This record gives sequence, C-alpha cells and structure tokens, in this order.
Amino acid sequence: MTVSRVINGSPNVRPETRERVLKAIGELAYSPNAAARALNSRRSRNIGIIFPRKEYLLTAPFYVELSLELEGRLKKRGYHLFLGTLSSEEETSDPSSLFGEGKVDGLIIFAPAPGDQGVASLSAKGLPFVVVFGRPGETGFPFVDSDNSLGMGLLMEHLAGLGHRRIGFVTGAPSEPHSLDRLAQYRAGLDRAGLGFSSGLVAEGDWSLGSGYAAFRSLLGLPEPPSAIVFSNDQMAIGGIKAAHDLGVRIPEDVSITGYDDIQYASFLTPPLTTVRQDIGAVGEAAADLMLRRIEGLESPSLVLSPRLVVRESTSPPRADALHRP
Amino acid sequence: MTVSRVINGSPNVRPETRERVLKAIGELAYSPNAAARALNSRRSRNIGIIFPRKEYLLTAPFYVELSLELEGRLKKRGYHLFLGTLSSEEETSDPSSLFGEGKVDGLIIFAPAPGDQGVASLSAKGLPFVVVFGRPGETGFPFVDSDNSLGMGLLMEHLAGLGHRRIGFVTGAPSEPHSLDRLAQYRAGLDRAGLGFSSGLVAEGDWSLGSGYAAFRSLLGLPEPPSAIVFSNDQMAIGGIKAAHDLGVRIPEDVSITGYDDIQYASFLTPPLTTVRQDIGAVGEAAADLMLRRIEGLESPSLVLSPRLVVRESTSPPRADALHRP
DNA sequence: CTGTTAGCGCATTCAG
DNA sequence: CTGAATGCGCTAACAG
Repeated sequence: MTVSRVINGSPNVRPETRERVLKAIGELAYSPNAAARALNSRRSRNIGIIFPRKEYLLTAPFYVELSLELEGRLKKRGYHLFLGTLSSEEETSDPSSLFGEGKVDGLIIFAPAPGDQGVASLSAKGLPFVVVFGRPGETGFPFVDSDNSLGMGLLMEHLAGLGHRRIGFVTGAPSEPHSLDRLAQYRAGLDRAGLGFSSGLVAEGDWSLGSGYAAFRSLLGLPEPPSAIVFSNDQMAIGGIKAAHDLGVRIPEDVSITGYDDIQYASFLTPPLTTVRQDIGAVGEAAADLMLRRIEGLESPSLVLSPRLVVRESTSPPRADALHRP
Repeated sequence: MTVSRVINGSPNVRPETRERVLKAIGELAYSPNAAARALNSRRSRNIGIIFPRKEYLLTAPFYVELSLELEGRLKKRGYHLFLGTLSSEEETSDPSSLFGEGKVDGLIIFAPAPGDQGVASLSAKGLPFVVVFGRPGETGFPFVDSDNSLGMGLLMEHLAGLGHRRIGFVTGAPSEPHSLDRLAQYRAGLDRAGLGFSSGLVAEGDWSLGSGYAAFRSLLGLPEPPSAIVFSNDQMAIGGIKAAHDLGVRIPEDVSITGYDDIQYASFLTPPLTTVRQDIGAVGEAAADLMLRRIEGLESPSLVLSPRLVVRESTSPPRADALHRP
C-alpha cells in the first residue's frame, strides 16, 4: 500500500496523495501494528533493562534515576523499555531468555556479578548488549562504568588529609562488582596514605539500610574503634547514622562517616553526608548511545566516567584523644 | 508444524515424536519468535505501566517497590512489563499512544490527575487498563486504591488523642488525586476531632524532600506554630526533620510530625517516623489480577485497600506551653 | 496423531 | 509516482 510509504516518510509520494492518505488515517484512527512491523523487519524497537537482583532498585535509588534517564532517552529514539529482574531463586539466569526471542533488540544489564555466565552466553547469542557498572576490569563486552578508583581515592585522601588514621570500611553485597572494586580501592587508598590494612576494620554489608546499621554497631564495638567509617553506599551510611544516634555517638565529632552515590537523601540527613557523586545523566546518555550504536552494528568505545567528591558535614578531623590512642 | 504443538503443550502428540522435536529444539537452540506469535494471536503478552510524571518514581520510593511487585507477578503469568512515563512537556498525553498499536495488551496507570483526558480516551479505545491510586471517587473504570480516609483518619485520631489542637498539614503536588484526597481527609479529621480548619496551617508541597523542608520552615515561622504537622508523604517528612534540625526545633518534644507511606527509610530516621503503611504486596497482587482478568475479558471488582497506622517516635503529646497558648 | 493451507499486517521488490 | 505480489514465523482449521 501507499500508506506504508506515507507513514515511513518516503519521498516518492505525490503531496496530494499523501494528504488523502493522512486524512484517511486520521478518520480511521489508524495506527501501524507493532507486531507486524517487528515480524517483517526483525526489529522490535524494544530494549530490556536488566537487574540481576531486584534489590538493586531498592537499595540504590540511584538505579531508579538511571532507568528513568534511559527510558527518556530511548523513547526519543523510538525505543521502548522493558523492565526485567533476574531473581536468583528463579530458573533462568540467562538474561537473553528473560524476554522471548525477538522481543528486544538489545539488553542493558546493570552490575552483573563478575564472571556472570549470563553475560558470557549473551556474547555467544549475538544479541547486542551493554553492561552498566560491570567490572571495567573484565573485557570482551561494551560497558559504561564509573571510576571507583578515582571516587574511593578522593574519599580516602579527604579522610587521610583530615588526619584520620583508623579508617573503617563497610562493604556492599558480596560478589558484586562494585562491592569488590570499592573494597580493593579502599585498600589502595590506605596504602597511598601510608596506613596499614586491618581486616578487623572491615565490616560486611549488603547495600541495605539495616546492614549499614549493623556494620556501624560492630565497628564501634571494637576495642579500638575507627575514627572514620567509609560506607560503600549512601544507603548503608543512613543506617550508620541511625546506629550512631542509638549509641549516643556523635557524627562527625566522635566518628566521621562517608557514603557513595550521592542519592537525593544524602544532603537531607543530619548531618548531611560527605559522599561521592556519580553523574547519572552522563551514564544514561553513554549507555543509551552505546546500546543504539550496537544495535546498528556500529562499534563504539566503552566508557569510564569520573565521579567527584562532595564534602558535606559528616566528616571532620578526628577527636584529639583518637589521635593519641596507642 | 508439529513443533508448534509440542511447544504449546498440546496433548495430541506421540511421546516419541515429542522427544524428537524437543531434542531438535535443544540442538538448534530454537526459540519461538515473539513478534510472529503476537501478530498471529493479536496478543503481545506485554503490559505497560505508566507514570503520568516521572517524579512519581523519584519522590515516592513506594512506586518502585510496587513496580517490582508487578513485574514479578506478571512475569509468572507470562507477561513482560514496559516502563512508560508521560512527561508533561511532551506531545502525547495519551497513554495508549505511548506504545505502538499492539505493543501492549493492557496498561496499568498510576495516579492520573483527576479528570485526566488520557484515561477517558483509553476507555474509548478499548485497550484494557487499570488505574492504581486514581480517585476512588471517579468511577467508570477499574481501579485499585488505598483508603486515604481510613489512613488519614487514623493519623488525625492519633494526634488528637495525644492532645494536639493545632495540627498543620503539608499537601502533595497540586492536582494529584492523593494530594487532594489527603487534604480533604485532613479536614474531615479535624472536624471529627472538633477542631477548626485554618488555611494558615496548610502549606503546599510537591511530595519532594525540598518542599517538605520549606513547608516545615514556613509553618514553624507562623506567629502561632502548630504543635504537630502532618506531611502528605514520608519524603516530605524527611525534609521536615532536616528543617527542624536546622532550626533547632526538637521532634517530637517541640513539634510532632507524621508521614505517609512507610517507605523503608521511615524507621531509619531520627526520630523514627510515625506514618501510615500501605500494603504494597496487596496492591500489586490486586492490580496484577485485575489487569489479567480484564485482558481475558472478565469483569472483576475494583478494590480499596486498608492502610494501617504505624506509631513510632516522631509523635508525642504537645508541650505544656503549647497547650496553654492563647 | 501428523502434515498442509492460509492469513495475521507490514515492507521489500518488482511492474506498471 | 503507485499498485500487486511475496514472505517474515506462527498457529487455527482442516485434511490425511
């Protein structure tokens, strides 16, 4: 039909005919069928965003903003977004089988575990995909990441510069890429500051409010508690602030704390949180772009973005008596 | 092909043949094409969830949990979820045109503005849809809602029972259903407690942290500040706590505050927030069910769920001097 | 129980 | 510039 030509904006249509068609379309409220188009063109114009665990969205408000960012950008380019989660209890851990064959043109995967078999199988399947917050270390696939080395480095320098010598650390959920990476960078920061690493100063968390609360209590319960605590994300730092309050410990007078991500709550806490800000807009833009280019078969370089330090009131020099402790 | 029969679990296949087909499927890594199925069956097995404004997801963490809940439930029933937002600046405010014809079998719309033309046009189009947190008052479409009258009633009773007589209120974003409804219920609660309404005690917010902060300050700046403030959601209450801290006002000693929703942060604040809990699991279950039944052409009753009061430490009896004020 | 025929709505190819 | 034929991959309806 000539209708197809009009709809797809083909130039080879007489203006007069075009008008007639447009008029008819208006009257009939006609709209092309997406399934037929997809079948014929082998392009669904859908993209799936995948969260290996749904907790990601709950423990890092960060991801919500990012998803929205992606939705907006991809919509402008004519794509729709599927929301997909891979609950660990479930049968399928293969991201490509989450949606049926041909339901999506590409997948954006957030923070898959290092060595994730799903990502590997995806490479084999030939479905375009982009990993956001995977391990920059791991290669062989396109990714967009934030530079933890820079972010953690800034944080550690800030703390060391303030005079802290016993700096505790609270990890994210075990075996997640940023969790591992931030721990490694914590150690590197300690090194650069000429401070020794002590596993006793590391508490395990899982990104959640509750785990931050527990971690703070355990660290403060140490015979020689740290004078500063670095939480792997803001969420856990919120838990830490609550624990401090319950314990009668003042922040930052008694102990300084830092978060990571700079979620919107960070500046509304008491005290406002010193943290590391990741530029969500930039991540979204890069990921959307990479995805679209991949779909079109174009190569595009992966990207590592630079976060920056946001100093607020949850950090200060350590107390004098902390400095003079044995 | 017999393959189709095997895949769809038709009983009329000889076990032996079935085996052979299954084997071949395994070897070829065959997977049925979703577009072709959709074209042929006129069913996409996709459902869109629509946020009239993307801020919904950012200002009410609540919606994130609900979306995840829906994703999980619908996935189990073989449906995939599209994430859709209707930015007000955009051309299309018609939810059904957000996705192409036939891309979705149904739409779940969150909190559309009262009298939303999109919802109306949807009824006309014949695309099944369910409204979540619309106005229970408005009829003519299937919905799942939470009973604000109950929730606000509980809150007001609690406050009045504690002895508060000057109770302030902070609204949500103007013209949103729950914003309007909660304000109305605040007035009703005042009435029931035998207290008069004063527009001076109402501050306008927009659900966000910052607006809660500003509202608290303006209410506390009144010649006769309220002894308790009811925020229309937890998010704004968080802003209020921050304002209180900056102002040197103690909660609940100097002023009691309450939130609404019981987001996960609520119990981690200092002080932990008295609020109203909405049962997200129940809302998700009801919405998913209603949606699916609609798609199958079955009628199903709309539902209004009962929230419950969660009393924590942000409320206490008013200070003695507040009681004796002129 | 299994294979064949036909059509879902579109866009590509080729004729007019 | 416009129309007619064809096939995308699937499944209902109908033979065999």
